[in-house]
Amino acid sequence: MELASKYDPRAIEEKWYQFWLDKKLFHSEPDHRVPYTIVIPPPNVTGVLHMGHMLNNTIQDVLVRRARMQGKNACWVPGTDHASIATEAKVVKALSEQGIKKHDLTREQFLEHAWEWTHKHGGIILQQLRKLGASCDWDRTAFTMDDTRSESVTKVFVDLYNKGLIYRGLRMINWDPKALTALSTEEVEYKEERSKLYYLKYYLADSVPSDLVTGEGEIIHKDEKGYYAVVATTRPETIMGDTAMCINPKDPKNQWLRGHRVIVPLVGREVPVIEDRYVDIEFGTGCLKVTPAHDVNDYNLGKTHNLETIDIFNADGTISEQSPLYVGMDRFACRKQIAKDLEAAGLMEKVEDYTNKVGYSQRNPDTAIEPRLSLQWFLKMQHFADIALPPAMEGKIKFYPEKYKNTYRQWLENIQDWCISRQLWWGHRIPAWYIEVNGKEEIIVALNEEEARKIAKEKYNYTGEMHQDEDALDTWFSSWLWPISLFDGIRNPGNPEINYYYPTVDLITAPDIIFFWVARMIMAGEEYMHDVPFRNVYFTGVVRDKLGRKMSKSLGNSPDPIKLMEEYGADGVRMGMLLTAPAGNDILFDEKICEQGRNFSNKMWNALRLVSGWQISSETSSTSETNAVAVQWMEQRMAQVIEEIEKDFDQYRLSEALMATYKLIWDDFCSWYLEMVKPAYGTPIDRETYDATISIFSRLMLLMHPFMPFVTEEIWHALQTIGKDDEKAAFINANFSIMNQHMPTSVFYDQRMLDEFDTAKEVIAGVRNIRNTRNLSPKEALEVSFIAPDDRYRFDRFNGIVRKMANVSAINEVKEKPSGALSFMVGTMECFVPMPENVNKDEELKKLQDELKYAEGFLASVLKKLSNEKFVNGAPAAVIEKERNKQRDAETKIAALKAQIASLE
RNA sequence: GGGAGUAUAGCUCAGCUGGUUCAGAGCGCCUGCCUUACAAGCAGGAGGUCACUGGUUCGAUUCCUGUUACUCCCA
Repeated sequence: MELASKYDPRAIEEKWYQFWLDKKLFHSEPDHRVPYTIVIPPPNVTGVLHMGHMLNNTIQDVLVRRARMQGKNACWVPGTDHASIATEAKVVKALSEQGIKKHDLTREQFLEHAWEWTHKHGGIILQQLRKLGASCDWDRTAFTMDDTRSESVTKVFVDLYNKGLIYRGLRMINWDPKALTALSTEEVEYKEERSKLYYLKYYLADSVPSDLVTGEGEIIHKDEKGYYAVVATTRPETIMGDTAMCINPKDPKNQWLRGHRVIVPLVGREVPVIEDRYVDIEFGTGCLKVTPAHDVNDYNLGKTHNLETIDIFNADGTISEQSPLYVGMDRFACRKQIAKDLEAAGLMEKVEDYTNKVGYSQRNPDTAIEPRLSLQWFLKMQHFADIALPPAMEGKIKFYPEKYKNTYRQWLENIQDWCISRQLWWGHRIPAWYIEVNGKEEIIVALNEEEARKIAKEKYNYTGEMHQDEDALDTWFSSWLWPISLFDGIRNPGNPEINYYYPTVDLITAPDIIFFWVARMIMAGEEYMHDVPFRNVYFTGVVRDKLGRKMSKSLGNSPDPIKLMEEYGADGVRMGMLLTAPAGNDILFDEKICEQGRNFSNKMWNALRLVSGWQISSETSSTSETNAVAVQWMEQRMAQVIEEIEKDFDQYRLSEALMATYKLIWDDFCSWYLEMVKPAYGTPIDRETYDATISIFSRLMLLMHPFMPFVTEEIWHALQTIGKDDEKAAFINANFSIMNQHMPTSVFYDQRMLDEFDTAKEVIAGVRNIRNTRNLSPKEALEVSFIAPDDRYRFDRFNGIVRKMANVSAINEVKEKPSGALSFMVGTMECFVPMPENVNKDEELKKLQDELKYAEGFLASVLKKLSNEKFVNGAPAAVIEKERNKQRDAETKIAALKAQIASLE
């Protein structure tokens, strides 16, 4: 079989993915095995794969594949999210390009368009996940708006309403004037902005007594037009909604305003001066304009002080008919205009530059949120916070990295009710119907209209008209049920699937949705399953570019993962991602890292080329001592590294586990082991070593498989059928896949042997180094001798390997330094090779003297410690013993170096 | 304003429970090699006052205090 010298992933990756699909190797059904479940964080149905998905899903695939190979029943459930607000925006935009306005359509017509859009663009991302090798159980693919999930959402809504946990109320909410919908507090992102602070004059409406006495600290404003108060505001356009001015009763500056009335500038409305401790005395002038319709805090003041509420904005952020001025103007245009007009009217005291935080819609990042008084549906969150906090605090759920435990707790301890209604059509429609009974509106919440009618009849003896609530639910109100609804655990509690797969084991997600999703899933899990939805939450970092900037469309700094995979292979990109991705840390992604992955695929590929080109000796049992030792050592080394890998996985240190596997294959297997056993050109290898090599190589592929599924499957298959061309087809037909082989586990290993090999390695390195620095040909065999002061640095059993790897003709133990030799030290062992003809003695001397100087310095520091009485009395015996050993070793070394220097001089 | 995190080689990061598994890895860089698997490679090498300050300790990159810088979350 001829193999190309370069590994080409393209055809190979496609071939194996199809193979896995054909053999249904990703599919899971409940059985007797231990379940290992992961539910995918459902990507937006109309989205495309970006680097964040790439990272996230690679990690999930690594964990799932590993679990599967550990003999667990691994089930990774894929699916997509309907992304209410984002998808509706896309559909509205597409329609408007055809000249169709949303509200020219009926709800049904609009939804037809939306479904059409979903079917057309939906699922692209799931196809893209296949490219990266995701071993999802595609038969289980779900959508947050399919029947099972939709019915689950409705059922939960009805249930929570009946439990009194969902209510409808008039509240100050966050309004997105572009999407024309309410948002939850979590969907508002605050951005710091440079703006202005406007100081406005509010003249007193009533007269001030002529005997007004100035109290201490009092600040009185007066001009030719009379007395006035100064109010600082960042939003002068909202004065049209002012219904009071407020001062702090403890503010000495403004005592004189008590009990008076002031005139809202330009508007001319007379409003009272109220007093409330809420007002910040230090901010501005200590006078606060109160606009109950357009600010949460003002709204609360309004409630306390019984103020009128004037809503001066339309839903789209233009000025409403309620306002006496500027009707129809956009809020920001209005701000500019009113500033001019105030100035012109002499009602502006001054304007200052000011930095403040402005809330923006997460989904429409260019749209400032407007606080708006509105009738919406809410979920009472205190109950859910109470049930969701303990599992995380008590460790029933573990967060990686752990710091997110704090973040989580902080959010739950300051929880606010969740506004779950959205003024959108794309989503789950709120299952509430309205009827009018005795001139009063009544709400009926039911699974469907038929049920609603039944309730109306029973409860109110009502059989007339009823209309359903127009609003849809927040998308997260369906996502929070995901780990349950995927197994139909809401509609059919206790069914065999939910019993088997729930709780899931690991959740892999980005930290920015810890509140939106993670916390709420825990709430739903506790409420409906009385158990956590997952045991571990692994938070990935944010993928940034190499300059540390977030990847974004507008910056154009995000590579297309599909293109990357075409260039480097999915395996290469997966490895690149994982290498740069320690848990929870942001990833500074540089395309170049994928090269390392590609190169590594090539490395393994070439190891296969080497092995598959070997001729096998027909003699039986012809293995050499050297090869036997090499095999033994490699087995020990594997066992040791597997132990490390297992520890890394236990702690979710995936990049460490990958790096350990990478080095095991590249350094230990390719650079050391294969070089040890590689037969001379044209000579065959013995059967035993050959078989051992195939076995080791195969197991290495198993270890690497979760990280790089394609190339390892290819090589593993090749290894099982090398030289058996006739068996190949049968082998493939027989469903044999690396995917369901058993992952090697750690076994006892011989540490002593590993240590001895490290010594041998140092001897080899020493010889190579001398060759390199003295320009000796690697082809010329050298003779090595050594003086061993004790047995710690013995490496006898590796003599053959040292000979082969360093091209050494003989290794002799001697009692005294041979004359005319160059030397190097391995620990306290002195090694010698014959001095070449024209060596530069001065250089040699300098090297030795440098080494001596370092050793003497080291000895001095050790002696200093040992002569410190406090150390000798205070430190544990083992530590002191170690220091004594250091002292002895250093002394031995110094003596040897001195002798070497003497012999050179 | 409140909270959390980070600071170790040119870059990206390990370093778990204080002491030769304590100064590490990968990439990059430098030197020499197209040595019959691999130049997407091989063999070597150089690079760090472990941010700064004080403390605890016989001993601090590691624990504690403070400072500075950056990042994130919440209001």
